[in-house]
Order: sequence, then structure tokens, then C-alpha cells
Amino acid sequence: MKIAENKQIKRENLLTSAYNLFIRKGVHATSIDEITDNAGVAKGTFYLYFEDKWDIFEKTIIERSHLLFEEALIYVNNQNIKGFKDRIINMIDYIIESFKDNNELLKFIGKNLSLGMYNKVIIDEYEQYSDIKETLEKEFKEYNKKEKNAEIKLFMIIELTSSTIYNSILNDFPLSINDYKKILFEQIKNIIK
Amino acid sequence: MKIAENKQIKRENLLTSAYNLFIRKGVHATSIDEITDNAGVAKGTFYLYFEDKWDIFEKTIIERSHLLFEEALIYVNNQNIKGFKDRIINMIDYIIESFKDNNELLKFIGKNLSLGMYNKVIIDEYEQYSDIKETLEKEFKEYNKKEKNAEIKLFMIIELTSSTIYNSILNDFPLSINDYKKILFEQIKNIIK
Amino acid sequence: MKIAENKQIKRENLLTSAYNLFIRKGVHATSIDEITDNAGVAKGTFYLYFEDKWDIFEKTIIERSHLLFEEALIYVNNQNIKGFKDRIINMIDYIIESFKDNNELLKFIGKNLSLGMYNKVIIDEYEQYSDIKETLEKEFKEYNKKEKNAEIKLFMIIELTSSTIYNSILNDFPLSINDYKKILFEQIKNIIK
Amino acid sequence: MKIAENKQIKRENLLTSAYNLFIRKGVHATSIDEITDNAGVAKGTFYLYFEDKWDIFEKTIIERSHLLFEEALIYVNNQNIKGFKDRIINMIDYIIESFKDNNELLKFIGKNLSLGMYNKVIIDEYEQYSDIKETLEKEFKEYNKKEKNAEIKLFMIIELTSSTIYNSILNDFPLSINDYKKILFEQIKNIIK
DNA sequence: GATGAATGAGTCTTCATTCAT
DNA sequence: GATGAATGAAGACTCATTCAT
Repeated sequence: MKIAENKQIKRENLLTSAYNLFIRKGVHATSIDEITDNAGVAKGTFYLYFEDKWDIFEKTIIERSHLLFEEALIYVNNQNIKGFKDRIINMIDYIIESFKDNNELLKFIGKNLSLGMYNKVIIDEYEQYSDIKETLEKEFKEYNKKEKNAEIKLFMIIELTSSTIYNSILNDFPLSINDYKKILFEQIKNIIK
Repeated sequence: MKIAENKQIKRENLLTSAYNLFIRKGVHATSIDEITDNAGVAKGTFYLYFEDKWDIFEKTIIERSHLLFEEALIYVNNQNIKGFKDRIINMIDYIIESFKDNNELLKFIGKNLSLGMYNKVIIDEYEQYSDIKETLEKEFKEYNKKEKNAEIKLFMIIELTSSTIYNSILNDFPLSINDYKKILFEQIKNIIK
Repeated sequence: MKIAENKQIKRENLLTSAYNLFIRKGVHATSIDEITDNAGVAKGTFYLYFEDKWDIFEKTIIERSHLLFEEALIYVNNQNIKGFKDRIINMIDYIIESFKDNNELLKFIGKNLSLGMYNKVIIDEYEQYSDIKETLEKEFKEYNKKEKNAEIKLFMIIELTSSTIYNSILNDFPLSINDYKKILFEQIKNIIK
Repeated sequence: MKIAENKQIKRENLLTSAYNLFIRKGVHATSIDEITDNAGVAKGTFYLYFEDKWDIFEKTIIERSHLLFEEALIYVNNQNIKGFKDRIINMIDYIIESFKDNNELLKFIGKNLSLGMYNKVIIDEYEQYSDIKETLEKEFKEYNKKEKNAEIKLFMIIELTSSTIYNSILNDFPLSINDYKKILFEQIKNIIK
């Protein structure tokens, strides 16, 4: 399967190249020329795999954020953390710590993941998230049999977290992340009840 | 003061023209040519008033969102709503209702107000918000003398609200806005205590 | 002869596919990709049968116009029309009626068959026409023993007809085709003498 | 009026540059880059004056062919040639002689002036021809009071001439132009009656 | 013979910005 | 202050053609 393998490699190279340029220079300032140069393929090859810059951008962002969620889930599983509350808190903690170590990724997502795009990533087309989402919702419902709004509350938790930690980590506003974490976790528990 | 007036009018025309084009076609797809054409001024005139497209974009978004906050504040004052909790809830309700009537504005802000930009608007430079922010924080502290985290909780409330209503209003996700409002307000009260 | 047959089919498919695309989108806007896609063969296969787009275009136009001439000749033979004048008039009539029923073909030829190309089709290389041409010239000479300029007059008749009916059929200019036909036929008789 | 003049000059330069390249290399093989380079203006300037290559091509062809018609009319006027028949014959003779001296122009028009385009030039939009056309039609009618089809016959004369001389001049087919002229003129007189 | 992934030169087109008037 | 013609760098995208499989 030489060819199929080769195609996969090309696609990966383009994706990686694009990601690196996006976080270094921003999406707007990155040209397709640069992406292909960096990936070591011809310009035309780009169009064999992606529609245009916004297409590869979307795929890049999905790939990277999905990876992060997955790692977080694996982490709480490996740590053998039990109890829904603790699992959620620890997942979020894992993500926050990852962002602390990788400001570039946070900036990339924060700068580019507009609400409109976010929406698209979470809701529509992308099945990749469904496993994680469903897993969490199931756990939520098991944890609190009477909870009718598991999905909604999960949504609120994710939104609250993602929209606030950006400022906290990058600007220590309104608090440094370590201090903010305490308050955030308290509120999350509050939402779960 | 004919000249100064005239200048002000030109500036306003450009701002309005830009806003209309931005919501209709998106920032990316709008050119300075179109902005000046629509404003009825020469292309070169643009550069007498603004640095570049991103400059006028920023000013546009700030102007529009500031306007909204101000209206909300005026509304609760005029309605003579007392009590901090009710004032906050009613302000947010006012804003949500405005967005329901003006999806275009919501989309515009949602599509363009990335976290990075938001951050800039809220934290940095723009004094325009400080009055409102300070007013609210003062009220918060008066309401709950022991509350040490008024600023932080306000921040959380704003972030939670703005990041969730986008999907609710435009996509009925995870709930229609009317249903979601109940849950949101409950949580806001929860945050305030 | 499986293979040879298969090859012939591929060639025909490409020719048909090209013709359909050419009349639908124009030569310029049709790519080889589309031609092969539509023909159900791989892109590389195209180059096994044709030089490039202009090669297949030429073949397409020749095939289609030759077909038309041939049909016209068969028609006058089947109708058992005697007398040179009547045979010519009826052939031209047949062709005009065909174009009336198939504006697409007329447009295709009209839009693409520049004088330079026409010239090439008629004079140079393409033997396919010679039978028809020779048949007609022979008939002409038999009809009018003294006529020295059979070839030239035939040429004039064809040119006059083809260059005027385009406008008449497609734009009713300077007359609708039905009205124009009378005048045209009169002139043709005039030319024949 | 420095600016307006300058603009006119730029436009003319582009038109001339385009024409020269078109006759030298063909329309297809000429790029806008080359046109602007040759005209001594920046690439963007092209788009200030023309839509795209086909726009300037059309204008080029119209300009050149109009010029020719005009010259022919001036010629017969200056020569003080009387009588409609003679005026027409002499105009056509003038045009044929011009083409003999300028094969490039003939090739350019012949290669590019497809029937579809020709149609557009003659019928639609271009008023420039109307003066000439009207002048000739009036003369025709005056010459032959009973002639009802002046317009149509003029049309036939022009079409017959233009479609046949191409081959005659460039390929001596079916006759050299000097020999062909006699037959052509005879037929034209025939059409006029 | 057939395939279709890869190529990269070639071209169009846009648009922010400048500057002479 | 205002204008808008001119610029040309920058970038997107196409597509005929090749060639390893």
C-alpha cells in the first residue's frame, strides 16, 4: 500500500506544517506557499488534500483540540479517578495544565476559535467529539439520577472554562490561573450541584 | 465649527459604512474601497481617520458593543429596578432580547470577537467600559459586603453568558433561548450566591 | 478484437464527453480533467488518444460538421431529388433545419469555428470532405458544361450560407430564418446562374 | 486637464500594446503581464481601464475594424466616386487592398472574429458602425427605389466578402485574391442587381 | 495499456497604501 | 483637508503534463 501510505504522510505533513505556521505567524499571515514549502510538497499538492486555507485551518484546530480532550480522558482513566465530579474537575485541570505548558496552543485556539467556528466544531459535523461528549453525559446522568440537564450543564461548564482561562493564563486577569482555578472549580461543582 | 463638524460626520459615515459592510459580508471580504464608496468619501480620506481595516473594525465592534451595554444600564435605571441581583439579571435579559431582535449583530460579534480581541476590548485600553464595570462592581460589593471576588464573579457571569447565548439564540443549542434563559439565570444567581 | 474495440470505445467516450462539455461550457472553460471524468477514464488516458485540448476540439468539430454534411447528402439522395440546383438548395435547407432544431450545435460551430480554423477544416488535411466536395463539383460541372468556376462558386455558396444563417437563426437578424431563407435561396440560384 | 489626458494616454497605450501582442502571439498566448509591461504601466493599472483580457480584446478588435471601415468610406468620398454600385465596390476593394498590405490584421480578425463575436460587434451595442451602415443603406435605397431589402443585401455582401477573402488572400484558395476579386465583384453586382 | 498522484510554472486578480494635484 | 489615479507586492488557484505503479 505504498501510495495510500504516501498520501497519508503528505496530508499529515501539510497539517503539521500549517499548524506550526499558524501558531507562529497567525492564520492570516500564513500563505499556502509557505505551508507547502514547509511540508516539502508542491503547491498544487495542497489542493489535492484541502479546499483552501480555511479548510486546513479548521481541520488543524479540530485535530489539535480533539487530541487534548482525548488526552484528558485518558489521563483520568489512567489515574483511576472515580466519581463524576472528580473526573470532570480533573479533566479540566489536565487541560488547564496543558495550556499552561503550551501557551502557543492556547493563543492559537483563543485567537482563532471564534464562537461561530466553535459552534461548528462542537455541534455539527464532527463526530469525533461525540464519544467524549456521550461518555461524559452518561456519567453525569448516572451520578445524578434526577439531573435532567446533563447536556446543558456540561455545555455551560465547557463554555465557562474555555472562555475564562484564556485571560487568566495569558494575562493573569482577573486572577492568576492558580488562584482562579480554585474559584472556577468551586463554581463547576456548584453547577453540577 | 463647520470643519470640525464635517470631519466628525465623515468619521461617522465611515464607521457606519464599515459596520454595515462587516455584518453583511464579513470583515475579511470587505475592502477599504467599499467602505469609502459607501461612505461617500475618497479612498485616501480613509487614512485620515483610521490606520487600516483592523483599526476601524476594532472601533466598530467597540462602538456597537459599548452601545449595547449602555442601553442595558439605562434600561435597568429607567425601570427603576432595585437590588443587585435583579439589576444584573435584567441587564443580561435586556442584552439577550436585543440579540434576539438583531441576529446580525450577534453573528457579527460572535464571528469576529475572538477571545484575543475580546480580551483587548475588556481589559486593555478601552476606558469606555470602566465606568460600567466599576459601577457594577461597586454595586456588587455593596450588595454582599463579604464578597471578595466581585470583579471575578462579574467576569465569570459575563463570559458564561456571552459564550453560551450565541449558540442558544442562533442554533437553539443546547436549548432554545427562552428555555435556556431560565437555567442561565439560575446559575447566575448561584454565582452571585 | 476485444482490446481494439475497447480502445475505440474509450476514444468515442472522450470525443462525446468533450463535445458535451464544449457546447455546455465552451472550449476555454473545459478542462481535460472534466473531459476524462465525464468519459469515465483516467486523466493520463487522454494523452494516449489525443495530443491536447485543441487536438480533441478540432476532431470534435470536424466529426460533428462532417456528420451534418453527410446527413444532408443522404437526405437529398433518399428524397430522390434531381437537378443540381434543387439538390444544392435542398441540402442547404436540410442543414438550416438541423440548426434550427439544434441551436447548441450552431452556437458551438459559430463561436469556435473561426475563419482560420474553418480554413484548416475545409482545405487542408481533412480528406473527409473531399468526397462530398468532389461529388458536388462534379454535379455542378455536369449541370452547367460551360461553368468554369464550379469550385469557386460552391465555395462562395457555402461561405455565404454559413456566415449569414448564424445571425438569422440565433438573432433573427437581419430577418427571421424563414424569411431569410427565401432571399438566400434566390441569391444562391443567382450564383449558380 | 493633465489627469484626464494622462488617463487617455494610458488607455491608448494599453490598447496598442494589447493589439501588438495579439497579432504577434495570439490572444490566448498573451498575458496581461505582457500587455502592461509593454504599455509601461503597472499591472494593477490594467484593471482600472479594462475588465479582463477579453474586454480589451473586444475593444481592440472593434477599434481596428471600425478604423478600416472609416478609411474605406473616406477613400470613396475623397476619390469622388459616384454611383452606389461603384461606391460599394470601391469600398470593398479598398478593404481588400488594405488586407493584402496587412496580412497580420486579416489574420487577427480572421482568427478571432468568430461569428458569435462578429455578431456582437455588428448588431449589438456598437453604435460606431451605425453611421456607416445607415449611410450605405440610405444610398442603397436611393439608388434602387424599389429595393426593399437594402439592409439584408448589404449584410449579405459584407458576410460574403469577409468570409471568402480570408482564404483567398492568405491561402490563394480557391483563387488568388486578384483573380477572385473579379468573381466576387461580379457577384456583388448581382446581389445589388 | 491504464492509472491518477504529483508537479510547479503560469496567470489572474486584489487591495492597502502613496502622493501629486 | 480631500481626492482618486497609480502602484506592485502578494497571494490564490489552475491545469496540462509526466511518470511510477
